[in-house]
Amino acid sequence: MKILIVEDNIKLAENIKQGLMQEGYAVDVISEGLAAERRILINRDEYDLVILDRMLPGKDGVSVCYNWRENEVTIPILMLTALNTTDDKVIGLDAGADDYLAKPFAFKELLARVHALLRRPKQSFPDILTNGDISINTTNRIVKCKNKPVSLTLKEFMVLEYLMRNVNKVVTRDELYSHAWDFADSSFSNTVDVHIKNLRKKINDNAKIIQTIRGVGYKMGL
Amino acid sequence: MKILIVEDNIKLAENIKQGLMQEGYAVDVISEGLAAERRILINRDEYDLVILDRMLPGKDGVSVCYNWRENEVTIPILMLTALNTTDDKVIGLDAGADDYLAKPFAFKELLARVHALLRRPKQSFPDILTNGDISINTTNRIVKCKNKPVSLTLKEFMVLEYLMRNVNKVVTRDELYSHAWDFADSSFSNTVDVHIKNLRKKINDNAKIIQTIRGVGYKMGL
DNA sequence: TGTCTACTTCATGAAGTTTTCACTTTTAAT
DNA sequence: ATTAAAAGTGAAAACTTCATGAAGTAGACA
Repeated sequence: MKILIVEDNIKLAENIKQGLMQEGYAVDVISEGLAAERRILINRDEYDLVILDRMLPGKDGVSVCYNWRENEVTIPILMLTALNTTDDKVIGLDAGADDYLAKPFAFKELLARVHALLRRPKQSFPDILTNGDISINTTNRIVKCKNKPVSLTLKEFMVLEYLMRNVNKVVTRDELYSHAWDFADSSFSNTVDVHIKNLRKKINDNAKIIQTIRGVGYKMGL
Repeated sequence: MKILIVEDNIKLAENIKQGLMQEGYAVDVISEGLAAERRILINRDEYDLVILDRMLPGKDGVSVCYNWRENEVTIPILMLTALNTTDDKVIGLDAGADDYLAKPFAFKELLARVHALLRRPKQSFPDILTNGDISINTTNRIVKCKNKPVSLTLKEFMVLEYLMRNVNKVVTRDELYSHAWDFADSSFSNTVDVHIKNLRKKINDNAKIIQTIRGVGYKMGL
């Protein structure tokens, strides 16, 4: 397990590095935002985790993080910051960080969070799911079809999202139903069918990206 | 996306539920630890995320969480608590929670963390069974024969799947019937035979990969 | 209060699937 | 070789499933 620390406070960086090395991790430190950005973009598989300070000379942590995620870098990111307001945390997490830790922190807590992040399956979901002509942003719920925005209702979005998270997998009506609706019983209702119909219309599904698997359910795929 | 809130403070639970529902999530609330534990163990795929209070009547959140992880429940867990000491967070994360949020918190932050956790991929194990020239993918239901896709109906697929899961084992008609048909009685019907016939035709079974075991049933094998 | 929107239900027809049935062929035992 | 039981076949009939338009309902919001 190899961890990259991006932190301009050299003393802090060294402390963290020492602690993590004692735990058996390999650790590199980079103190400059742009340099870190480039390093990860060039060599995407070198590190298993990035600990990223929010305040950095040159390019700040949030932009760096955002840029990585834009470029489909999926390495787990733990963001560090001196700021501890809620808005601030939200900005960090929305930029694509997987976790957030406010300074000052106990090393023990950093370690617990590092463990938790490394325990996750690699590759966090990109915020933006794409399939064929269609892309959906699960954060701001913008759906585009051939780069044109399409406005979907809530249920339509949920149905589409579930399909897109299960591309090429056949998904049953019950599955769709139980994921998008509350404690309920889908039997004797064709509401999923109706939403599928409306979805197909809204996304102009001539290419049949949403396929019907007769007797089973639906499948999304090229 | 469906979320389970396990929280005994009904008012708080309802508030969170409302907020999350406005964001388009389907939300259920359970206020008792043991009940939640059972629900998830019984139905592992229903929810995409659990928001778990640490303090619960009956069985506390940490034990519940620990027990789920012991039983290979992989759903992302966001733990809530009134305690905000570092040790406390560590206990939560080490019990297998993926994230930790101290009360009181801003809804916005909860939401950001929920987004971050849901961005993680589900592990799906594509299940491909192969025998001779034939392979079936039970995830996307694609069947190939000599690498050419073959389209099967529901019953045909279920019969073939059962045979392929029991390669080289003799399978009775009754077994096939009860696997592919609900509550039914196979006697006096040759519908299994007919499906076998159609299957053989569709997969071009010159090599006799589906053998008839006279007086008993069928067997699949090279 | 009415109006709007999202969602659900219902009725329908068309397309597809499954079952049945009468018949033929194969098999194994005598 | 004969025979009876078992298995295979093709086609028609019975049944399911799905897409769809339209009507109905519920809740938000002014």
